Amino acid sequence: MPRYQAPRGTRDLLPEERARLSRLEATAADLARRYGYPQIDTPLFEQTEVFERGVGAVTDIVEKELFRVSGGSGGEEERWALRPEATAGIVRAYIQHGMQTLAQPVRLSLVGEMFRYDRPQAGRYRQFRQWDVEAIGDAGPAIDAEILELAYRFYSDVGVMGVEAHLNSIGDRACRPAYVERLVDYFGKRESQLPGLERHRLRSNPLRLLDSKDPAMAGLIAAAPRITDHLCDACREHFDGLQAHLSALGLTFRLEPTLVRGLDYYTRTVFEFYVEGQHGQQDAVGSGGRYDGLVELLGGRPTPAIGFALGLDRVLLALADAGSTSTDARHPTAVVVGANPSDTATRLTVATQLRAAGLFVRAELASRKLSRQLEGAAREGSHFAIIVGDEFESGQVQLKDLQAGTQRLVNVADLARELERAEGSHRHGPAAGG
RNA sequence: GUGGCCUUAGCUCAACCGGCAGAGCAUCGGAUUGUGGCUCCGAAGGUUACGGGUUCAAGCCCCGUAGGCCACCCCA
Repeated sequence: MPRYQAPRGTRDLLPEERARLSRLEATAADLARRYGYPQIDTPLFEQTEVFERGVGAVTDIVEKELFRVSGGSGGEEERWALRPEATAGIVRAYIQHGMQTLAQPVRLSLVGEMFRYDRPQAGRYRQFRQWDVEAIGDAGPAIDAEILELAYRFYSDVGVMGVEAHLNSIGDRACRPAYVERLVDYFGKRESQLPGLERHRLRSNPLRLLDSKDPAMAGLIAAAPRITDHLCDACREHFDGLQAHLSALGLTFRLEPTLVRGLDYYTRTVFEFYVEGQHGQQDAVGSGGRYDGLVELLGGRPTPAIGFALGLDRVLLALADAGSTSTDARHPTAVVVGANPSDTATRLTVATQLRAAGLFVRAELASRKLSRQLEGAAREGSHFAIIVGDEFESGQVQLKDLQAGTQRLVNVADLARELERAEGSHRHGPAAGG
């Protein structure tokens, strides 16, 4: 067993999986461009306070999942923390760079690593990757719909099947406190029926009682007062408007009155995307919501905003589960092999020239006999083999078509052009196996 | 952070009741001179995750640690 291995909760992305991730990132980048959400990057770590205030000090993410880092040799301990999510950092950047002076809303996106120190499981890592999209400075429900539609579009474009949005409104400062009071009153009167953990929640975070998975809670939750029955007029209007927009877009969603989020900053719109059929695995592949109070909380002017984060590692899992094992195996156009096993210099020289011409060419650098070199070239799916032999002295090589089994003498000076032509016609021909 | 299951070659897995640690695939080499994916032959690859304990004897039984997975917590 290896003495060193990747730290718990982290993993190496080997070429095949890295390629699958790159496809997701390319889709995200393309959508970000077409929807007008240019990409930005923020640091992987921030002052701890940014997350404590931004995400919420009493949330699980901050209380027990924050990766705290100390700089230098002592001192300044735990002043910073690795980002557990992207929104707080983006909002910090929005404020720091005076983006409130730009045309509102400011649309931004970010692809990158997030860190949470929790117990790993399939689809749950301590270092994971998210695509995050934010629209800061627009209060209307239309932008909520745009954001949701963008997320849906991503799942659809990359080929995740069976994604469903769970949607709710959790009110705002005007109506939520009164609702929470009502909820505490309801569960308080039935405290004797609550399991121990839930009894504790009644005091620490009563909203969370609603999404308890304890079977003993099901009946109580079903009969509990619903936030959507107690929204203020403004929140009601916003929520109705959002649903109208979604319907106009032809998007389906499931109203989930018990959906609350684990982050403090959400107001009004909250949603989570679930993919069906992730047996036992983490089936939440994305989530988001409106955070109208966050900019102000981090020191900016009162600014409405909404965004979502989408778990790329989980999308990868969902795609693997769906059986879409389209490996992105890339085969070289040609492999340069040699009749003289020890003459690696000539093979490397020929390959270098072809690469300079833009071709994907591998040189066989092992000093083994020609038949082994050809075997390797054929097995990795190369279209051509270029055989360097005695003819090289007169400026020629054998160009062997490994699929057709034919070969002919070609001047080295013409090689690049010949390969380009063949590759072009090959590309337009029947798809290569792989 | 709580509870449970698991860990044998690079990968997938064998190994009877505690009795010499194996196979397939992959890798490398060979099968008469410069021609390929197949076939045949061979080699290499192991402190049985790590550290203790019980025993004449431990991959197998016991304890601890690490890692993976599952269910919670919570979420991406």
